[in-house]
Amino acid sequence: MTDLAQRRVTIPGRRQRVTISDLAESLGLAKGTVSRALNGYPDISESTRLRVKHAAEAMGYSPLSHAQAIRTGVVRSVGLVLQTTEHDGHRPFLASFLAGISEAASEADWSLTLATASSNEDTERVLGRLVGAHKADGFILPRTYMDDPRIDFLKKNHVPFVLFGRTRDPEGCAWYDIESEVAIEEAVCILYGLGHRRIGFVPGRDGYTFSELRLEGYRSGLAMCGLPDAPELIGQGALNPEAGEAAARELLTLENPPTALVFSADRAAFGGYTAAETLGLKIGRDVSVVSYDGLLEGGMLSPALSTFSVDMRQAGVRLTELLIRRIRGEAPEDLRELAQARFVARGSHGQPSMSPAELARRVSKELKSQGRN
Amino acid sequence: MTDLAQRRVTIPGRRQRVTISDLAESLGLAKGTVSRALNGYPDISESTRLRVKHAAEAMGYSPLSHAQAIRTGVVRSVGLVLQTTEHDGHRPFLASFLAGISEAASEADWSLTLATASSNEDTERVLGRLVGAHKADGFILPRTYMDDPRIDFLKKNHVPFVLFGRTRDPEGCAWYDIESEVAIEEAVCILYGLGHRRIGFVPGRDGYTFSELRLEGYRSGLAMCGLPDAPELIGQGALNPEAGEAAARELLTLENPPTALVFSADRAAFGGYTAAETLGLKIGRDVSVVSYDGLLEGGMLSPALSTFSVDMRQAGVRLTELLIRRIRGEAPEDLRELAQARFVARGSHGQPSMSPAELARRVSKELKSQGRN
DNA sequence: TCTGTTGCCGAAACCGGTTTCGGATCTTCT
DNA sequence: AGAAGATCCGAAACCGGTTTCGGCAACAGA
Repeated sequence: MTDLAQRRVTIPGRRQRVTISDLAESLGLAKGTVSRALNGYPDISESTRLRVKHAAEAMGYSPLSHAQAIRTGVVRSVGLVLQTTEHDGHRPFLASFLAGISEAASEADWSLTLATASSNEDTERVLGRLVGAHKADGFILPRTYMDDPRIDFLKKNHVPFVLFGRTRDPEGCAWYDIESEVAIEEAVCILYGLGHRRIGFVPGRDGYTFSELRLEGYRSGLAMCGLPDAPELIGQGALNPEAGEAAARELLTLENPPTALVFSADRAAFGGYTAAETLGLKIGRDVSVVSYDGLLEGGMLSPALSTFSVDMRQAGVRLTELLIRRIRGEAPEDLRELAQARFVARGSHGQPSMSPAELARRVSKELKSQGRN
Repeated sequence: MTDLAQRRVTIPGRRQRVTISDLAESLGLAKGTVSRALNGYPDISESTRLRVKHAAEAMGYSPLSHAQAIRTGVVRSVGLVLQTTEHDGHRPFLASFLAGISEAASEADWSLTLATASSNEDTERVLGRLVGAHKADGFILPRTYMDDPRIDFLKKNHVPFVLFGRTRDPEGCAWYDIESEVAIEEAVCILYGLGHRRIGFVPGRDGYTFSELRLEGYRSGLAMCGLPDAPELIGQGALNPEAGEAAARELLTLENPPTALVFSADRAAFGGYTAAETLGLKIGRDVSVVSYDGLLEGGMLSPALSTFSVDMRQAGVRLTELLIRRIRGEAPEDLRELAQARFVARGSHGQPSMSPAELARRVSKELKSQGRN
């Protein structure tokens, strides 16, 4: 007995489910005929089609999707592998994302097969398992990298997929993405419009496509406003509060510090609040902050975080629709869609209350007084 | 052509997947023999079993789970229907819950089929759809009610399930639950130990089993400490910040107000912070707060919320293990498990700084001064 | 009237597995 | 040596659907 033997399960109540043969028999038709009637084949007369349809409803018949799948090769399920590591920012809006996917899937009478993984390697393993057993007909790939091994794997195995994000080589890829670079650009312009002239930026983590795009957005924002490109104003990558705090502190203790900070991610911005506090600065007054993600928790901070909000439910819906179309054979080039984030102005940004020089003096005084204690 | 016709999908690349027949042919065996070898039947010699196993690995064979399901009746998938309504508190720890389920499912080579619904009625509809197409072999039912229609439905259809929670009639039910009533009881005792003598309680919403249990926990906590049962100290049910604020405000503006509040849910406690602020009270000093859920966001508040933390990953793992055993035929009575929440002492509770009478004076003075403005 | 079409359905193969049944070999015992 | 078991595997049925193929009947056209 190998371990496989133990995997087998006994059939429980074996309750009597209405099969297509039952239905056919009670109608006096061949089961093939019933199948074609239910699936809308043109060689079935309208009258029998209706007769079958009504009988099916009356008898409560619904086909087993896996029985259909054995012949059609389609299990009517979209796959999603989530990475649940700490620095993973999509946890907060996970519920609405899943709701969007599930909603769109239900609409087409599909379902969602979900799995989680703890690392990039694990993700590939899990993906391999799901593909191997054909648990899903295609996959939504969240948080894509510029060079993404998942894409290579799925391409090689001819498994349909759609990216939530973009990637370096668009060949064969369908996607839906939020143009966060546009949002970051807008953030810079908003701050410029309020009078800020030194605007710092805390990027995301290397590798993620969105990180590079947001950095581009920052640069193009500066260019649009006629501000010089000052490399020292670009902090270290951060996607969580700890890293965000470190990055913000580094920027705010520069000799010529920024009076406003733009964060790539809300969770990093949360750390920015801590950094400001420890430097004796009040966000929204002494230093402006604009961020990206639109997390609800940002509203609980004081002042509430100004941020670009993303409609994750809608993202889930669109991704699912695109994926199903992709599975049905449409070309990936025709399945690409971009959307915009929406600015939620709350209390963390405003006009600069001091010049960079004054800010620097404030900070160094505060640091000195802390040093004495 | 009915709408059903459009649902059919074309088979794409039709890539050549290794079937059990391929494997059998290349081994010179009958496919039935190969199947029995892989599934550990005792009538296969050890030598052929190994030969088959190695060949399967070499050729990269993995059975289609839906092809197996057609004969065995088991699709190797656990089902979960989440309700994503606003007042739904489990959104924040959803990721770890799902990770737990997925992890335990993978361990047994099962997968997770997830769906969402927007209301109780919708939940039943979605559940019906999944059961109808046999998308899962059994279900995890989160957030159970004392009288839960989902339970009736699944029982009637002989579909295995396991509760995350408890219910009025335990007949035929397997479950895993956190004894939150014990936690609430402990919360009362902790506050009593610090010197509080009037301790208010904000329950959850009617219907949920956990709400009633936590209320019981509150009462038994009072009894254990020898405190009288004062009905006016029990606020209105609240599971979100808005309702929590209203409930807390009502309690704190009593003639003889509590100096400490116990909340059934963190999200309600968040509203308690707002209520305290608007009444000019500082949580942790003027009024103590202890809550339940262990949300990470509570740590971002100032002072950080003292709360009972629940290991949702572990809950997911145990629920899945219990469900799979249930599906394999074990009796529900043998599949019941309770666990405890863990107290996370942070900054929102402490010794009372004033008597209820002084507190009442403070509050009424604050209200008057607000009235004048 | 005879021949094509066309419309409609039955019969059977098929999908990729699992499970039952029976039979051939190989031991073991008398 | 012959009979009785035990061991191991092949053949075929089966699960619940889908799809192909062919034939019958009705109808149209010549």
